[in-house]
Amino acid sequence: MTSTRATLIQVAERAGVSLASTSRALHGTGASKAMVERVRAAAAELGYSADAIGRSLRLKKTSQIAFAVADIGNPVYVEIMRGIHEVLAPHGYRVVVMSTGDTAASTAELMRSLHGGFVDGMIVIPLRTDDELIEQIGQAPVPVVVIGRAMSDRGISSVSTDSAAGIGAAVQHVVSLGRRRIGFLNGPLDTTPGSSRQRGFDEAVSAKDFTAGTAVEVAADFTVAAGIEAARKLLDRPQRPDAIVAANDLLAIGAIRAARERGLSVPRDVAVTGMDDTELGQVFLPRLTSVSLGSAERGRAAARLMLGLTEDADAPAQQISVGTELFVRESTQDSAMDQKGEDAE
Amino acid sequence: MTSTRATLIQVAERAGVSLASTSRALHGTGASKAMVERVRAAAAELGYSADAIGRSLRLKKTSQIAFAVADIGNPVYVEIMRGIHEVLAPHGYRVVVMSTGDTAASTAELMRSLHGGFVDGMIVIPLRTDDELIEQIGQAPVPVVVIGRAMSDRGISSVSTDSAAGIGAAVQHVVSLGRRRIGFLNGPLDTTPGSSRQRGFDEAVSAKDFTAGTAVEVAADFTVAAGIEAARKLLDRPQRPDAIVAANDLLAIGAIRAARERGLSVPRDVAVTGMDDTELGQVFLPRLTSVSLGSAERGRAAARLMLGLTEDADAPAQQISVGTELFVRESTQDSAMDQKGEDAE
DNA sequence: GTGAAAGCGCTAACAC
DNA sequence: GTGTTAGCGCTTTCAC
Repeated sequence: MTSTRATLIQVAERAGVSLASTSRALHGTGASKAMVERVRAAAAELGYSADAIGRSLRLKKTSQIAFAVADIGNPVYVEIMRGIHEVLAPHGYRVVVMSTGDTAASTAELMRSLHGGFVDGMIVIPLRTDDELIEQIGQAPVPVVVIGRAMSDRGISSVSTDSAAGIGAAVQHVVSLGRRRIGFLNGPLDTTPGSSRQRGFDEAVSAKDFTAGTAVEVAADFTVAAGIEAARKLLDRPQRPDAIVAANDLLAIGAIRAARERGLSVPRDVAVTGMDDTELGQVFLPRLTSVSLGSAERGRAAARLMLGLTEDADAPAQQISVGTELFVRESTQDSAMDQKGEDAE
Repeated sequence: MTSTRATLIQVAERAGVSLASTSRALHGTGASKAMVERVRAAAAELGYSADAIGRSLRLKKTSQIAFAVADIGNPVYVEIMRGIHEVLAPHGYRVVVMSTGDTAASTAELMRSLHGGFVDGMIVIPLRTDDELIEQIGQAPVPVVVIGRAMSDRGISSVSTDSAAGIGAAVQHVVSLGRRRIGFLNGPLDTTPGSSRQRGFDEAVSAKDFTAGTAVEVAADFTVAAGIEAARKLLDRPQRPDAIVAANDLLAIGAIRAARERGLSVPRDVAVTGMDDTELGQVFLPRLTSVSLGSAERGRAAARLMLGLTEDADAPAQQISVGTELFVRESTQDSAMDQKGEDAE
């Protein structure tokens, strides 16, 4: 297993030229054709491959970008990572996966670890945020792009999406179907997604022309299990909702399960909408009506921002907003073929 | 954003001691108590954090392990990565995510990139394997652990699972339920999982006491979409299967969808089993009967093997086999909560 | 117990 | 166009 790797010096000796010429011939510029030939041959014979560490030390560039989330198992994060990878890999960047933990404090701790200099930048999705974390991000020794909340006013580049408007679109959709008692199934309010989605619901139902009844239930977590539990409470209310707008697809699936437990048909008795438009929701039975927040696109956008920052770390903070889109499927509309709603942005 | 990071030399100057003492005081051994105090104080004042690259160059150790799969979006791979992360992170290792691509050649190409020396080892799940790839793995400049096929006979440490036996268990299960026409819905036969699962099916149905009818259909891919398509063919045969054993959960879900299209009830008309026991299957409606291949555990096992190899790269190749387990759920066995033609379609 | 100095592998001035 | 050399930040002999 252990074949010792050849070094540039060895290639130089083999080719019978200087170290500098060897380096130039392989990576740099300004070497003669003959020189390049000669060095390439020697390198090939030795199976030479440039040492990434030596290179990094010299160039002060690791060619690595960290991607940090609370839980890499979450399908939305995986989708975002795919987008990031897609953009970064062709530019020669490797992606290092890290965990923020659940809290703002543990995320701040992770930011501090950036001082180790093992990556050229970090794309982070903080589940919870506080002032200390924002400060920490602002002082980070490498460029940081935040996915989630708009932060350019704090001098931090960010990719956001209008999930509040997305919830609004979902509410409007079920109302347009004639539903009169709208239940909102949210996740923890002290999280970034939880708070903005709550705001979206509150705004939607306080619109002048909104006349339906409402009910709100907050799940302990953005998971199916927590969704089932909270949805039960929602469905057991005296005024049973005839539509449930869930804050993400997992909660929505929990709601569908809870409805089934009670012998309710989805969508006939209860229409259910999700958010994130995960593959899970797309293949679910019934197919889930869901508000896409452009997960992969958010990842790509964050990666592009990062590429810009690696070239000029002191460029002004930018902010990209990715549009939302409602996909109407079977969970709200009987025998719905996939059909697009209007863009929420 | 750009606060220049302090270097060890600066800490040394600040503390008024030598570079060597500073290094020893912070990481090494053999420094006096007073020295440690003094250096720590200086380091704290400067907000010093050791540079990972400089350290790596000197120690010839990156503290990084690569995890390479064909498609990071696959839920099984995500689950495995979770297991890997869980074991490696506490040991100070970072996980670098890489893509093998679909073919043996592209995977071999990735193995070659290890000569760059940016990781201390690689855990890889090759979708397809050939001799050149195995050779390449054997000659890798860093320890490699393969998840998928047993390879210790080739001198390569590996984590495997008996998916063939798992398919056998699934077949036996549906037969024990009284099913008489067993359809096998497999993925591409030239892949590692495809071939071993096929073998499992062939063995199961050639047992002496196996008397049911069989049918086999191979999907273009291990995805829901491909599963739907192949399952349609299976269900449209003159002798329609009353049970479908699928090679993974995604294919199984495709089979359930195809059954619904035809107005068939699952499990009444067709029982369906999956493999991998993904969360997707667990929350599906109906909940999916599935053979667990211990995804997270395979990840953990691979990570533990890797930890051993980083300590002694020339240790003999080991092989760990992770057990399979059949979880019986609604897709094969009617339960309190089943469908009475009350689904959204 | 502490300091001086070498060197991990590489690139980029700088001289010729 | 090519060679010589310094040095990125760190650890670790080796003297004292």
